[in-house]
Amino acid sequence: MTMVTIRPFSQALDRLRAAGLRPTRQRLALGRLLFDGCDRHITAEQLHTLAVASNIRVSLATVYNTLHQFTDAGLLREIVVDAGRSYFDTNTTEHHHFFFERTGKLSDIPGDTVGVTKIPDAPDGLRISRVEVIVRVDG
Amino acid sequence: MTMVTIRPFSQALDRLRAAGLRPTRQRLALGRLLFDGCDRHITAEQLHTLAVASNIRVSLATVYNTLHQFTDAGLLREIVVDAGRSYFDTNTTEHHHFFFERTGKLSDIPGDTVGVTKIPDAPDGLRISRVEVIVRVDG
DNA sequence: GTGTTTGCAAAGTGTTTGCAATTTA
DNA sequence: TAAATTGCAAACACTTTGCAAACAC
Repeated sequence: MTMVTIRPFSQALDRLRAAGLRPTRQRLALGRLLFDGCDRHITAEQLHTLAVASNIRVSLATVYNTLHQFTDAGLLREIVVDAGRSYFDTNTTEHHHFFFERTGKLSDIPGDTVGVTKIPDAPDGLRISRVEVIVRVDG
Repeated sequence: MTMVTIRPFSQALDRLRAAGLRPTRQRLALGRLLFDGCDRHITAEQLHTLAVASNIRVSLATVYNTLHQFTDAGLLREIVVDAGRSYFDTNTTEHHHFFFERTGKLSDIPGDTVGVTKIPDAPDGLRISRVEVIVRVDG
């Protein structure tokens, strides 16, 4: 199976409109960096650095705010693999991750490569919001 | 299957000796709190609070240091489920976790309840150090 | 005694927040 | 123009570190 992500809106502007977020200069620019078609795993600091390197004037605080707004809008998924550092994934479809402890990098494992069997019921009346599999790799 | 953990040393003192850690007052006291037979998932702050409540004089810095020394010695396992907070698990056998987002609590999923199939090979010459499954539960 | 461990306080890291200035619709 | 957004700097939460005093062997 090839990795084809259904991407109804190809442009950052349309994605922002669909999410009900005002297309400000900063959001558009960050959106163009993030939603260029590649699957990205990026931290706030990394995105800020990338933005500055791309001549986008944006503050780190705005990068944090924007990442969370995008996450709340379903455009990104937040991944926790490292205490004290949040990664944001542009691939919001169900899939799991390799985490390379040496380099601190994440990579997607295609959705059909890892299977989880016998997931237990959530206790009480609670609901399972997500099952995450992290395959930790080190040198 | 009942949960029986093989526990060759029942006392904190023996565990410290086996790990090559000097049995100082603080390590012994924290070890007694941690290795009482229950499977615990605890943060540094929580353990410090518990220690103080148990009339154990110990600083937060020492709790952090001790948790890491215990982890390095294989007496504990560190679990990352929450950006900016580390949990330590007294159950070092292979198993996975429920994470209750509402309360911030972790609980073990017995080892044979979750099965991961089709784990991909580690890229290059790298080695898989651990496969973690986190079942996130929310209200 | 000698090397290890501890506690404190300071520093560090990643993230969030308050608020005035700016921008968007 | 009214409401939303931004940038800055300060505040935050958690964790680590430097070093003198205390401790274990």
